[in-house]
Amino acid sequence: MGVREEQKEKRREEILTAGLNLFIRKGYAATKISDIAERVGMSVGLLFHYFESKEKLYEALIALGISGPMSVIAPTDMEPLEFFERTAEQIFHYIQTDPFVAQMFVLMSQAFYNEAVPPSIKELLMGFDIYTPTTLLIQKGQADGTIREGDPYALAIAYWCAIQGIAEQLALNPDVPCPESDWIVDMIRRKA
Amino acid sequence: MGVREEQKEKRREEILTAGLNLFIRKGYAATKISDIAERVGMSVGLLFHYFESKEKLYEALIALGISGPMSVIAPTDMEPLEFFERTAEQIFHYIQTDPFVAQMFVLMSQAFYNEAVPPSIKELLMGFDIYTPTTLLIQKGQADGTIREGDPYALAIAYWCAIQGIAEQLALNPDVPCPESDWIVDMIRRKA
DNA sequence: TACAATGTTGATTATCAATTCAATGAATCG
DNA sequence: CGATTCATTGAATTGATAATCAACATTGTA
Repeated sequence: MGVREEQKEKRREEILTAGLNLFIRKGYAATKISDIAERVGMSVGLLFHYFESKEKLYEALIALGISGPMSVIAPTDMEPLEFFERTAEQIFHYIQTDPFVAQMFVLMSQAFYNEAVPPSIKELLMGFDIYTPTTLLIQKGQADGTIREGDPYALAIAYWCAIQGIAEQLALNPDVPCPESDWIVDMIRRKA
Repeated sequence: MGVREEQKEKRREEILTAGLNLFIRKGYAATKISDIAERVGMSVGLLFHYFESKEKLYEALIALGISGPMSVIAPTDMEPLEFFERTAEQIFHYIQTDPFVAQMFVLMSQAFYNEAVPPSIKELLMGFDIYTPTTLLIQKGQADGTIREGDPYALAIAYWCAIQGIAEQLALNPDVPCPESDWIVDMIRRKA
């Protein structure tokens, strides 16, 4: 790969990083292409040389998120409670380690819930249902006595929403202390 | 109060309700005045007869939020753990009972964290620091043995972010089941 | 009833931001 | 060294939307 292609790739990444950061702080609609261009230090025209539209740039980020950070959520054959412990731990670890990943989490959940993101992005996110598999896992955990009683779906909501809320807070305020993943798990763990 | 003033007040409330609903789904920037007008069933021009600008409309909502729903958060002279139990319970109760209040919670936290909201709104929200008083309360609870060990600030983050994440989920999806407030408190409660 | 005040509309304007484009400069390749 | 291709810019275009406004309708009142 020549110097030129390297440069191009680097530039693309700079745009993505700047875009991610601005999108999560201001939202898709309020983020101006000129904001991103300025942050990267390039002209607006040039940015369109790298991404054909604001929407495509956003799409590229979401695609990155789907293939990368979100894949930690894939349920395995672990014991139910262990899955929740591991997942929370892993997510919190990433969030503290890698600001890009932290921000990516926020972007994904914003994109998921915000009705203003373009339909093409909604499509990408289709089939990103973490609740169905997790609810099943919770039921299993209740059966084997490791997870507390209660509506399994509601327990899943509590778990994921807590993680999401914390991820958002930390991504936007990197200087606040990170809660421990155990605390989260204690919401759903059966007491001895 | 004449029929006319009543009507006017009612109309104002309709606008506020529609605006709140759209703002939390799409964000401030992506919500068009024409969306709100259409939802209420009035012309755009008329909406400007009731609120002089989009920003003022948003301001009115935030002001409502500050004086109303958010006041449940005011710390009292309760025992620390009891405060957290009561508050979570109360918030969850409101969220399930009154969709307007639920949505208001979401609006407030969105406004708080989103950099795209106008500065005039940021000012309104200044001094809305729930973390400092809560962190103090947590320390007190740790001293009297009712709250678990760990960084008090991080515990406060966990508590509030979990509540905020859940509130957001429920406001946007009124049909999902509501977690129990006790589960949240279990994050910070000292185990027996 | 007729006047005054307020409600209501649709068209109009002004602004702002995404996108396009023609022109310029720099790197690469034969 | 040319010549070709890619990087880069700033200005022009276009589309969208907040806000204004003049005209018309309705209500309340003397």
